[in-house]
Amino acid sequence: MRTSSVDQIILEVLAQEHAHLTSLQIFEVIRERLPAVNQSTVYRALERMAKRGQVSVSDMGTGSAVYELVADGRHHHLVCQVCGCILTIDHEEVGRFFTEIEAQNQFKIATNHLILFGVCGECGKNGG
Amino acid sequence: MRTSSVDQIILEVLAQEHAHLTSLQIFEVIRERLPAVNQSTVYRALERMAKRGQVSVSDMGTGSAVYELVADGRHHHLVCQVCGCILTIDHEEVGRFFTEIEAQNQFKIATNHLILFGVCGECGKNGG
DNA sequence: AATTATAATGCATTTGTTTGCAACTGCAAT
DNA sequence: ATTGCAGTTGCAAACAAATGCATTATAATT
Ligand SMILES: [Zn+2]
Ligand SMILES: [Zn+2]
Ligand SMILES: [Zn+2]
Ligand SMILES: [Zn+2]
Repeated sequence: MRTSSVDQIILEVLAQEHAHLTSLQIFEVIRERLPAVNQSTVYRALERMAKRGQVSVSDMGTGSAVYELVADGRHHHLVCQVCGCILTIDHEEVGRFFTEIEAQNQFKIATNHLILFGVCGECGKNGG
Repeated sequence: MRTSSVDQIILEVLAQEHAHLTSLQIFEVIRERLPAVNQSTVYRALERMAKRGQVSVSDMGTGSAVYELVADGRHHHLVCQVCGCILTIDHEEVGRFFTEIEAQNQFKIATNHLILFGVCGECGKNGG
């Protein structure tokens, strides 16, 4: 497999930042090392890496997709549509559900960073 | 609550077509009855209706979001990233998982049309 | 080393979606 | 009827993301 310098830098950035980063945020960091790099190159690199399962791509309701390294440990999130807070749930219970669905449908799930929207406990108390 | 003519037509269209429709497809149908309607009006109407829980909005990997009436019965999908086929799973088993997650996290899930990506049985056999 | 094949990139363009703002509409209180 | 208010709309512009095409870089083959 051919190694792209952009891919390599993205992996380093994501490994270092350890957060949900937008394509633009990643682009800005890469530019420091490769000033001539184009934004669509970053989009395409991220797309490649998502297809390989190296990074997750998710819409967390912020207007632009966020990317995160998968290697560190599979996890998922609950996003409150009222206050925007983000709860993290580990893969264990989700994995049981996925396995059940996979068995019942002869289907191998690739989704590696599930986002469920709703209302958190705090907001549920206040807003009814 | 104030009634918008566009909202009403969208409900009728979705109830009749009974499918995953893009904003553009909905727009084209509405134009037959309201020729001067603007596309952003349709986007805003769909956004309103999604917030009310009347319709679901989902990225099914086709390049544009698809909308569907929720009223008819809550369901979810598995989308094959190889052949594009769509399996439907009813809410029962998903609901059990949601309830578990809700209890463990004091969180009320609003997601009403879950999309899980992966590889279907047929493609799994062929492509390894 | 030279050749070929394949994958990655830059640039410009296009597509899909959201937003700011001013104008308009429907409803309720006066 | 008049006024006031909140929700809705059109329009243009901003924004996020994807794509077509020509060029360049890399790896494999000769
Ligand atoms: Zn995460
Ligand atoms: Zn909240
Ligand atoms: Zn559906
Ligand atoms: Zn398939």
